[in-house]
Amino acid sequence: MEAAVAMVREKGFAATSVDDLCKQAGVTKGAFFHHFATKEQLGVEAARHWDEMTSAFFAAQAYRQLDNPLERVLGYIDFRREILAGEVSEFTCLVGTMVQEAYQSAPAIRDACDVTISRHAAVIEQDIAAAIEACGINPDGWDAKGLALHMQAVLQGAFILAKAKGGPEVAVQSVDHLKRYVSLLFGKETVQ
Amino acid sequence: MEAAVAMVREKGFAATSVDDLCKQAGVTKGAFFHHFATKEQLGVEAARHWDEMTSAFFAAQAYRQLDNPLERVLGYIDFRREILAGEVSEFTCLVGTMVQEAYQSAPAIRDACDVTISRHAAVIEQDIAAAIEACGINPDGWDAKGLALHMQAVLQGAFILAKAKGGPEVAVQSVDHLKRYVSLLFGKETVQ
DNA sequence: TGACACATACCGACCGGTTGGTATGTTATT
DNA sequence: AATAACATACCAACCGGTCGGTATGTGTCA
Repeated sequence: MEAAVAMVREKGFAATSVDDLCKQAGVTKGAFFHHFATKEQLGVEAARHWDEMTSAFFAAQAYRQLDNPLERVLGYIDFRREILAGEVSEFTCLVGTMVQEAYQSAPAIRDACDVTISRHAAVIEQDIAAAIEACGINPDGWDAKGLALHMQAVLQGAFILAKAKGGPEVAVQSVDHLKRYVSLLFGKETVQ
Repeated sequence: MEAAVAMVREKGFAATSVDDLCKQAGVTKGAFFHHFATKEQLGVEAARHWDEMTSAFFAAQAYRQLDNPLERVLGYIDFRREILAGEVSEFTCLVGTMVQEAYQSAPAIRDACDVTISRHAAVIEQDIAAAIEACGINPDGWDAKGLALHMQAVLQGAFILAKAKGGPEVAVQSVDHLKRYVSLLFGKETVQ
């Protein structure tokens, strides 16, 4: 499972062969097809594994303990900015990569990726909704769910630009813009 | 070339086989390898072709004729929102799709995708820079180039979410957020 | 004008290797 | 003994890429 996540993040789903994957994971092909009916099934379960991994990862971070919901939202953005470091394949998103290739040819994978993204966004949506209430603002033309998904869009897009430019710098810049936007929405004057 | 663009947007680069591509384009494999040294070379030239196509496409739009630079920027966002319709593979970006798969395994393709994105962003950067001057604002912690790239990130990310959710609605929402952000940056109170 | 040399465009059979997947074991656990 | 967990060997289809050959110019010189 971990080998699958690593290889797909590096080369994409189609370019990840079952043979290579087995070699990387130190198992045989027989063992692979004992646990996964098809390669597509692996993709589905990799997305689910990624969901569990990342859910636990983000839930364990310090910003989640903040009392102020807006600070949890901004803390999330800060944290996502912090982890934009090292090799591109180490900070980019598995499901964002997979869904690009599989959205039409493998509906099961697409669904699994959608679930992963939506579940992740739902956590932030809760904080945004609480922040809207706590700050007493009146969203005009947007809501908590839409903003949470927009935040995911910015991150996914930042990953693509980071891949195109070969480093995290451009992604960091984009996440800064995202933080500035959310701060403006909630009426905070100073951003940095 | 057009067949390549269509197939890669639908299935991704790795899943697009030379045989299928030739069948779709109505040419023989011999003809293909007469014009392209390798499949990777096709990817590079597809990115260049996409660059030329989209450059001409956006340059020909009405919003480009507006005198006010800020209105050109917002007009660009409006237009990008307008074209988010129909099948997902019809409004998503070729180079955003390709670079996800090729950024590590095919540096030549990555470079070509980077050039395409950067050239596209550079046009908007000009308008943003002019808008900063015209509006007399003083950017704090950001500049025209970074904002232009951020706008591309939002669009690319919106495409990923559209792929995950199987339709343009979520992308439209994200582009709305982008317009709201740019409007806020330039001190416009009313967004819609 | 016609013969020759050469270049470009193209064809499709073919190649070695790889692909996802299967069939048939063998071993460990309950 | 039964079942799950693996391993090994193998398959047909497909992969990117090559190859010898052909058709169609195009420029050159007697």
